[in-house]
Amino acid sequence: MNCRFYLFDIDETSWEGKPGIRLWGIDDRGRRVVVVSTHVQPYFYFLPHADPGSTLATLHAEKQRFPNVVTASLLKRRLLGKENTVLRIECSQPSSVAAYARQLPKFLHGRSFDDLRLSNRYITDLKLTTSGWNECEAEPITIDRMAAVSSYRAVTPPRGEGGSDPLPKLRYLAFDVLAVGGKGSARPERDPVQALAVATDGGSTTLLMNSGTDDSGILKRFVAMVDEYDPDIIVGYDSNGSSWPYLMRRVKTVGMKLTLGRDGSEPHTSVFGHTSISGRANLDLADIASGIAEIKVKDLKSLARYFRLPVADQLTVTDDWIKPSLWSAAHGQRTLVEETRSNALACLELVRFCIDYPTHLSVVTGLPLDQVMAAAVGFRVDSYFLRTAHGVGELIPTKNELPFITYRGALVLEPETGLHKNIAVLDFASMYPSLMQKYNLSPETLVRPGDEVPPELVYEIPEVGHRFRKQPDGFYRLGLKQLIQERAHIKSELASSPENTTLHRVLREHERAIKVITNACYGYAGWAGARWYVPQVAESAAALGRRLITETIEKAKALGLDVIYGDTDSVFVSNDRQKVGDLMTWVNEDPELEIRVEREYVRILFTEAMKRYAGLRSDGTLDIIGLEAVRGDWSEIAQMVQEEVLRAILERESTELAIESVRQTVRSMRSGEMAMDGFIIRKALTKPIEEYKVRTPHVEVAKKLAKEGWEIAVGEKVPYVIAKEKGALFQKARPYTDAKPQELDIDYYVDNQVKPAAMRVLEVFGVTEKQAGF
DNA sequence: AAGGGCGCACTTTTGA
DNA sequence: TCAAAAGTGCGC
Repeated sequence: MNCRFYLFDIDETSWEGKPGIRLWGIDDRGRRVVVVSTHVQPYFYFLPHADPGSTLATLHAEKQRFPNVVTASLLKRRLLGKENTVLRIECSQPSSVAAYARQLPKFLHGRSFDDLRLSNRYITDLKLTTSGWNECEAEPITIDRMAAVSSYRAVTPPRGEGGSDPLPKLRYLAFDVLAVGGKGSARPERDPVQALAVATDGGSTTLLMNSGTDDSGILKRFVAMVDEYDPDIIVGYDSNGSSWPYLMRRVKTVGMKLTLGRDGSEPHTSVFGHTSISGRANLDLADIASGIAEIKVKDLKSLARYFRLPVADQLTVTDDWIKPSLWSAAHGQRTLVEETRSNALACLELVRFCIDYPTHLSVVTGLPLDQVMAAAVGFRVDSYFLRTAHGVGELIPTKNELPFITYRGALVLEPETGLHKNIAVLDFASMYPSLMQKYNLSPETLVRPGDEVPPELVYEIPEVGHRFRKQPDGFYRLGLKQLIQERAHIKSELASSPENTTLHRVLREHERAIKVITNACYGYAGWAGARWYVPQVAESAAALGRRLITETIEKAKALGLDVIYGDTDSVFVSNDRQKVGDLMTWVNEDPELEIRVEREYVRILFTEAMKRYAGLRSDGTLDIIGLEAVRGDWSEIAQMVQEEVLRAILERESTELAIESVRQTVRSMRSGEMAMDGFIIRKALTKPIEEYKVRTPHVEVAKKLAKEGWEIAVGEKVPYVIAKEKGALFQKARPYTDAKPQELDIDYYVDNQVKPAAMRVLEVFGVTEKQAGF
């Protein structure tokens, strides 16, 4: 029979003694299915230095060293475009692939390639559509303990349909866990789970409360609820970083099993540090928040607010180190438990808003849904190119960190300081990817030392002198072309689909996923961790970009436009319709490049600094770029003051109003009636505390908290306030929970937060601090 | 177990 | 008192 199913999870298995994979999904009749396929024997490639035939013979002779080799055969593959004969070595065990790929070069001269994990191997070789529809001929089978799932064995190799179909109706379960330590971070070996909130899209939210020290009851109830509701997707906030690790260690302590998988297995930690649950997709909304630059404080409330969910206003975020004292008071317990419940509910509402983007990113990159958001940008691109390279017969290098080199990047112009009126911003569309495509910048088209190629067959890159063959197409060019074509196709579909429909939203998220991958390709080429780390490609793209923007600026000037600023791929010019049109026509004559008017500003203000400006659009939107108001490491009062100053100047063209608003703020700060929140400063720990060479406020506060037993992870933001005390700034910093409003050092906030933020803008107009009377 | 690139502004600490 | 170094977070 034919089996067509929407895939959302993949894992490894064996069937009748053969290694294979399980494809978990939902079929077109809405039934949960698992399809077992054993069509690809685990394998890797070996490129011998010596004669392939005799290497094969040696391998056969050395058989006892590699007992798990099933067969070895010769075939042709490419290494950086050059055809080679390699050994395809098939193994009886998936785990032997990585092990043998590592060991073999010690016995035989040569290099191993394609040591992919089996699930990855299947996705690549069979071109499966991760998070999308696949089909195959299949026959029903019976698997123990999996009554809720229709099980099949694939008779023909499953294959993906591609495409960007909306998700079928899936079952979601959201959860949040509350655990409180007596002092310091809660420890699963000691502290029970106090509350576990579960929300399902049946509409119910269940609160499981622990009544004593034994939480095994609520943990069992949780397992039973998952089993009963049988969700396809489990969602939480920071679940990979906190809830799952806590639950996994906690159940060990109480001696039970967290059988949440559709096959009754327990969750386990997977490749990107995320938690994997068989037959379900585990999604951590914190991974989505971390990819959104506008969200400065990465928490559930900010994410909910970003998506304008009404529930956002009801959410509270209690920092961990306040929990123990709250927990010891009855009303505090209620607060924390309520917070846990609201969190679960908010996660459930949010996932409906967020799910399309991960889904499409999964389709585009070929990473399963639960991996794709946990994977860093570089690994997403890696996965994308892996398919492209495989398609042209390229050997896939094993990952090895190479020493990295730095290179010159983009061009930034000194801005024309001051207030300008009627300015257009012209922007190259995907400049680096376009240039990479145009000049065929790719790992295998790069002319390497020793290669001899006639000059007319190569592109020579200005300034840096690297050369790239014009033909054949490199796999970067092929990969980018596919992305760019697909994006154009989706854009045309978007234009003809009515707004505010599911289809429109789905297409928009698909387009966004493609754009993200496209734009990351340049950075990827220059990243030392990339499988295809080719800094010459990144360096060449940057050099071509500098030439292109320089020529564009010259042309703009020649046409009589005033160029007031530019950065990387943009030029800010006087908005003369005719001349701007001429400039665009000139650039767009090249079919491989596109420049367009990205923004028009009624008024725009530049300080003397690059990368810092603010502009007012005709629809009233105020764009603030780079200034303190959009930096997460400034107090909210400083940010608010700066924004008010900018509005007064850009909307009302009045420095007087601006000055008055600053005075007003300073007055109310001194009057002591402002809430604490506005004074909090947050900075991230970028490395372990011990590695800091300088005593800074946020590190000192982190040390203080660490001494009390709080684990503060690298990457976490440390919130603090500056209190009235003697000594250097770092000695005056405290956790904001340790200070009363009257203890704050208002002078510091006025002199080092509010004034600098305001003066940054005002000094452009020649206003001095003295004149303003701050 | 790890999280594309470079260019830039700015604050605070450090060490003379 | 001052310049250099350390540190963070931004723009594109």
